[in-house]
Amino acid sequence: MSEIETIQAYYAASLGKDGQITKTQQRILAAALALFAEKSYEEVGTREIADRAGVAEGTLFHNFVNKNGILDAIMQPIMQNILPTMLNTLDQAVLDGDSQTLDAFIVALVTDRVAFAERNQESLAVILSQFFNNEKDRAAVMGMVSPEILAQANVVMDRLKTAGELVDWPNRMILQLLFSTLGGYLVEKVLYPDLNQLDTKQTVRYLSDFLVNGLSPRRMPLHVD
Amino acid sequence: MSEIETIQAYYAASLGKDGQITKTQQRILAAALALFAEKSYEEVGTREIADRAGVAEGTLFHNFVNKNGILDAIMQPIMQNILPTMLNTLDQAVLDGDSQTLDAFIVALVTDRVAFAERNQESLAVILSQFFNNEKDRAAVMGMVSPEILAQANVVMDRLKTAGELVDWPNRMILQLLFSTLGGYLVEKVLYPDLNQLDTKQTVRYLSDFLVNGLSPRRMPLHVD
Amino acid sequence: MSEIETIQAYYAASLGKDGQITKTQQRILAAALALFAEKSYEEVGTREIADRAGVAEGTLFHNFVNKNGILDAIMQPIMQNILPTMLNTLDQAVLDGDSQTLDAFIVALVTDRVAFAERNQESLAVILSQFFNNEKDRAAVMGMVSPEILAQANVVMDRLKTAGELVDWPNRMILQLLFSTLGGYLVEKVLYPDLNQLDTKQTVRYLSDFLVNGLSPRRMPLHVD
Amino acid sequence: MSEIETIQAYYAASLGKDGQITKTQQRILAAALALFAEKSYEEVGTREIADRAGVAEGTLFHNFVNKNGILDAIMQPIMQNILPTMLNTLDQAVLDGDSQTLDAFIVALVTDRVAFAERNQESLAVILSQFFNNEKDRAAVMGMVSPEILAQANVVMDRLKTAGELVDWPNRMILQLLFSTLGGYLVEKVLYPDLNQLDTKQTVRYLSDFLVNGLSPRRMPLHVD
DNA sequence: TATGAATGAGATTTCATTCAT
DNA sequence: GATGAATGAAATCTCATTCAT
Repeated sequence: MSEIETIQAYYAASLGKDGQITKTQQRILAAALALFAEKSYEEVGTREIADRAGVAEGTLFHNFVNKNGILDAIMQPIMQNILPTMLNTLDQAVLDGDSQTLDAFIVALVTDRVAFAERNQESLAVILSQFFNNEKDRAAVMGMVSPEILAQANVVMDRLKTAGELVDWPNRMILQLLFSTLGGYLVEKVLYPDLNQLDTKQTVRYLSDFLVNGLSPRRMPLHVD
Repeated sequence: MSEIETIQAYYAASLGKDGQITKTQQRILAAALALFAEKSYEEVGTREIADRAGVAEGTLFHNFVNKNGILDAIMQPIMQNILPTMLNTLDQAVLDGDSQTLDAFIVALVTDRVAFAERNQESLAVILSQFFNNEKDRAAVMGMVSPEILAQANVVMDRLKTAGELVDWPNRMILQLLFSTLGGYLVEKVLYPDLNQLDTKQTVRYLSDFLVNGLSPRRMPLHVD
Repeated sequence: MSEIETIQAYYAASLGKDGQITKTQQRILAAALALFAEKSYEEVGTREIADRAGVAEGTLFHNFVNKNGILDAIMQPIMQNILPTMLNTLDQAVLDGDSQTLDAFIVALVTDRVAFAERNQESLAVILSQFFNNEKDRAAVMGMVSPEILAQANVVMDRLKTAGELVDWPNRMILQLLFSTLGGYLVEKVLYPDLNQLDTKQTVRYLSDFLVNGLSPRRMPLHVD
Repeated sequence: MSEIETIQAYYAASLGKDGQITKTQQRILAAALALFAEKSYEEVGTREIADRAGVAEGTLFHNFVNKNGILDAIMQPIMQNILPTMLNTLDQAVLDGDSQTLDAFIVALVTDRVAFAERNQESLAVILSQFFNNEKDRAAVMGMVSPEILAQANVVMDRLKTAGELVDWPNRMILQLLFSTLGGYLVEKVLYPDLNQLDTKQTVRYLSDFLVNGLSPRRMPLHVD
């Protein structure tokens, strides 16, 4: 699992010699993740985390610099995965395959991200919550979108446009629509996991279909006055 | 203005004799709104609100039951507007006009909601933040979607489907896609007001076009294996 | 009393409108001073201070930024008095009088500082303790010796040397000896107030006599091999 | 070496079989001494000591009963040396030599103590700091002045007075002036080792000269009204 | 009505010390 | 003997709320 590797890389300082997350750290992170997802970061106390993790309060601070350090340890690995992977997929789909079609690209993207969301519901709930709460975390999330990645994304979109596969709108708008559609799915998944009656395959089909049709070049533009 | 009426209804007890919001209350609400939008409810202290409003801390508690009461006074009016209006629009667009087309409906909806978002950026930022942070506020938002409104929405969508104007997907999925697209716009608008380079008219055009194309009935379905 | 004025000037921010230290602040400072003098800053808890002052713990932080802010409020006024006053005395004694003698100067200086120590035993105990404990407070004390004051002191000493009233040693050494003699008195006074059997007048006489004889120009130098 | 013997006596239990201080103990003491001199006992944590010493935190407690035990191990040897030696010197100077002069006595005393201070700067800084901070350590230091030693000192001073070599003041005052002058030197040496521009020989000369002149019998007393 | 000093429960964090390995 | 993860008591500080003026 790439996420676990990422955590290891990021928190090497506080990990055991062999580069493993310790049992205690796992228990703390698991307890905190569950609580942060249930309530919110601010509403969860360190005492509560320690209790749920079955360790002493001091142990939290032996293993993480801060209460905030625990939050970071939960968010960082996901944040370092979500966007890079997204754009990687995008890259692969277009460069590798013979079929340089919007179809292929979008299906690949949606499939991947939907699977990702399903695997990481709790962490994503925490990240979502922080994203909307805190200018700094928001900046951190946006900071993941490095200029290189953006440039890469632009290249891909420009190619698809040239190939007549993508509607000729500003790239930023296209990205926004892409994110919106995936994000909307994510939000429902994360906040109301129980409501979800459609299976994954079907969901991927709808989202992809919606995006492909929404972003294909137009035969005749809509008129708004 | 429905907002003012709502606040009045909610805080009738503490309003001036003439049933108006007092100057002091206005200053407190304005200060709190600005601060809650900048940071988050939890990160803003009552001291800070009082300072920004230019009143004493105690004055907050003469005018509102609670710190939470201030938040409520900010959220309530918007929450009682946003969804009802949305569905109203939907209703009007379809029932009133001769042109019972997806075009007409979506353009009307998008135009209205985009204008609404532009007028209420700060309040929406607060609501967004609370929505993702606080189970109860989330429930409150979702509670606005009363069964009747949902039923109404379903009627509209079914009609459009029958008229061959709307793709034949589950209504919940269609609603999700609608919300996603509008919500994505909202999020960008609200969190990154400075980034926005497209003017409103153009934005409405793109969003509408995207939705119409994405939700029109298919000639040939996309194949996913 | 110039000390009280100084406190007011320095802590104007946290004082009442009329520039007075409030009753509460007085009680907190008195309690803290007594405790810091008894034990040491580190060994005294905020709970303890609050209890002794008869206020709630939170009240401390309502009136002072910090636990350290309380310490500052105790130390600063003394620190802003002790050295300036010392050198002022020195200045007046030499410049004003006709008798520009070492006698006059030293008697004035010793008299003044001994009286000062007697009035401010507790505060001086706290400052002494901090001076030896903490690089920063030490720097703060030394920071009081502004270049101008030092220059002034040098002028005075040079004049006395020229007048054949002062031994021709490096000024720094002379200052050190002056401080040592006064400081030694201070330490005994502050740490063992009960031991003191000599009255103030007598003490001034001994210290002055010792200094005058020790710092008068030599007839025949001592030989050390 | 009397210091090592003292540590051995005090920590006999935790010493190696051969009664020697172990390498580990040396490293811990060295690290702690440096840190206590830099900051203060209270401000230095056991973690910090362990880090600087290059051992585990637990190791501290295998070698010393306490954090306080480390401090004791640093202070005890000096404390058992400083006063006894001082008074020993005093004794020798007067009893042994033919020249029972104040000169001889003071030069011997100053020379010895200045050399001592130069050798033990760091430890003395720690002791100074503790002396002013901690009632118990202060008592311990003063406890070193046993009645016998005091009696001995009084004998010496009385002899010098009888010989017309020492001013006829109360012995306690004379002792205080002696301590002040040496202490003032010590403080400067210990707190501002870098400021010191005079060499040791010169310093001894000044201090001795100052003391001899200050404490010689007067021809005509100073008049203070 | 408005004030702002006072409150005290509760939050996070530190740190000397223990103990299983 | 050495380790270092775990401990938990205690310390400092925050903050919504109350209440006398």
